Amino acid sequence: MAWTDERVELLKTLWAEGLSAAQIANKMGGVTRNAVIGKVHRLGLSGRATPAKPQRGCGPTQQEPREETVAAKPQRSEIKSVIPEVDTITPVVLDTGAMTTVATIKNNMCKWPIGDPAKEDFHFCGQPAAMGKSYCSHHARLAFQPPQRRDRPVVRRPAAAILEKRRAAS
DNA sequence: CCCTGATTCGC
DNA sequence: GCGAATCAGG
Repeated sequence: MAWTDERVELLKTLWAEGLSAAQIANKMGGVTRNAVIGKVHRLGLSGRATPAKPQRGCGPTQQEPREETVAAKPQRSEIKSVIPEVDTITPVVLDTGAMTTVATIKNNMCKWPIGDPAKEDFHFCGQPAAMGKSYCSHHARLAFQPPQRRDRPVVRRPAAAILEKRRAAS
């Protein structure tokens, strides 16, 4: 499966959301966690909820003096659960203008995340979505596991199977 | 043994 | 660029 623009987008979002590589891989489908990790690294984004990792290969003495950790944390817009849930839109006051932000998005607008959730220009797709739906028809297929291809040939609900058996017995 | 991300390396 | 294999750790 190729890394399309939107898949990369989704990957970045989920990764920023704090999901593990395996979870992302499982959610997206068609890729393994290795693929996700590899892509994450290739994209340059790596490390977030994994602090204090002296990076594998602990040599005898390694303490490079770092002088680049100056002030660099202006604000981090907390965006909770961008992917799931429709209503309960976090009333975050984040105004960037006429964009479809968390503040301006409506219930019937596509909530597919566009851009970096940690940046100011982050917004949503905004295309018309069915009432009660989170995404427009285009992104809906991406949001829901498209290649959820799992062969389940004759898996009937247990209750139904029992009833069927009973009826046959009597 | 389950899991995590990190790195390597053949493709 | 991609990702399986591998590595290093929790």
